[in-house]
Amino acid sequence: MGTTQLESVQEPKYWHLKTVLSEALDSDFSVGEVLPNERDLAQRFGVARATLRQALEQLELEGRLQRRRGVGTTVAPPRVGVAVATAQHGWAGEDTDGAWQPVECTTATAPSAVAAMLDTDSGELVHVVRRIRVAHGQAVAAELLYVPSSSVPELSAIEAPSGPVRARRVLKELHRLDLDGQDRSVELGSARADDAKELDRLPGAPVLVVTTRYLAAAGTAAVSVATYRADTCRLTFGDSGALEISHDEQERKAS
Amino acid sequence: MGTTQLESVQEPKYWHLKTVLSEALDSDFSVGEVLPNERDLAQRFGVARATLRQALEQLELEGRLQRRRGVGTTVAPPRVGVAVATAQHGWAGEDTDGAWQPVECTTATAPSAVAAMLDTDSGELVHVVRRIRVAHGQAVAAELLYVPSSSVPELSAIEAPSGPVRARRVLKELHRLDLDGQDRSVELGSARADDAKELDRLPGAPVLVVTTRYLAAAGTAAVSVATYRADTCRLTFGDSGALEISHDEQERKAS
DNA sequence: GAGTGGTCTAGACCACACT
DNA sequence: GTGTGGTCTAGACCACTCC
Repeated sequence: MGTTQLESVQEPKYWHLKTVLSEALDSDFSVGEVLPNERDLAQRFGVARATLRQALEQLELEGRLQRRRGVGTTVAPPRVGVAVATAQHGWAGEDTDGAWQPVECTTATAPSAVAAMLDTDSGELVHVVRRIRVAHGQAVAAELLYVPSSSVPELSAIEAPSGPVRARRVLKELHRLDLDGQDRSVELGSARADDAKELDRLPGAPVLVVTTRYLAAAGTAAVSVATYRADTCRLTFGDSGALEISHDEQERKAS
Repeated sequence: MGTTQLESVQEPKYWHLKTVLSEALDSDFSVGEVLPNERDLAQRFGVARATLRQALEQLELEGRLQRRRGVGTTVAPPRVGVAVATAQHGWAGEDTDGAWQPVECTTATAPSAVAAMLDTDSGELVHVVRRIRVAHGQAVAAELLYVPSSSVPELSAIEAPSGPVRARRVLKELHRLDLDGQDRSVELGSARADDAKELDRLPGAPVLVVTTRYLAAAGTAAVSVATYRADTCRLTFGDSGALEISHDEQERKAS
């Protein structure tokens, strides 16, 4: 005993726990409410804390819970729908709700994967603009925008030395370009230390990595790698408004 | 000793391990190669197996590794870029690489979140088409397509009884509609038991949930909820071809 | 300092895929 | 049967937040 599977079918304990907790969240808790701490919950359900944590991790991944070290576990609000621009240029500013805020601008070599998408030699220096996207008073995304010098010829190399001012300068120059379109991809990743800090998460937190290639007549004008908080964000693409789904659709019994 | 943090800075062991393993993967391993088992690896690095597993989980999440119970851990190939249709109707068939394969079709009530997007009353019966998307000989996505009867008036209620034949029939009817556009959203989720089975993953595996609302003159013609394997897929949107990024861009030293 | 979540250990057994 | 990854336990200490 002890580790024996009590359930009739062989369903992992943490999975069953997750289901029970999920239903409890729907019925007995409201957004922002604080849950009992992990040690109490584990004891209450008769499982080890590690097992309880496995269930909580899943629920956090699905955007149902929010956990903060030293504070506690709270019921998360429905995911924020953030529009990923399709037709508009990304840097025109003033998105419907969440706007991009330039943070800084440095000059560095692009990662090899980015250099491959730009038509630059790897090792070539490019402008790197750091931007943060804020929605509902919370940082939802951190971006690195790689701009080869050839895309912003008007910009003298030694101007404002690496700050928000210079970032805005680069964006302004970029805004002048005619764009032919954008290639975009979305994949799952884990937050690097720097991104995690900006997003108020721990390193390794799950993020949605949106890679955008801005195409101009001359070729690839710029490449953006934006990491969105996967726990709180729902990325929306679309011809019209936003979607209305709140979180994962209800469990559906196997047919 | 024992649990003491040996590293100069306080960086979690599993995080450091992940970095080390990641570099080893780049230099000493090739795609498809089998890693030593977890017990060996843990001992080799002088950590508990649970800690080693935390690092492996991260790498799997990032699409670097593939783990299969009873088999072992192998080096994963670069993520597959799967195009999420933008302009075309999704059900016309024959996507560039991965095509949708109808599996079955039942009649059921849509989940409340889906019913809200359709203009149906919750509780109303709709056609539910199950499709699987295959790319490179591997199932990459499982979809449930919800079609209200009003969108396919020509279809008699009691026709082919719930099978691929009926699924194709519904899609064919659907194909006749003029679409005004699509709303689409992407978010992180965990695989339900049924989806996990189709995708050859364990329940709870991370998936990218793509929710699409197909808009017709009359309103919402159909809603699709597709779950893509987050470990192996990179969703691409775009006016032109696919992106070239292989996996997470290299670590960037804090500036 | 007290309380929280985050990390880590050293075991054990289970489910599954091979042979 | 043997070996793999998956689950689970019962502890411990650490890092952080708040009082």
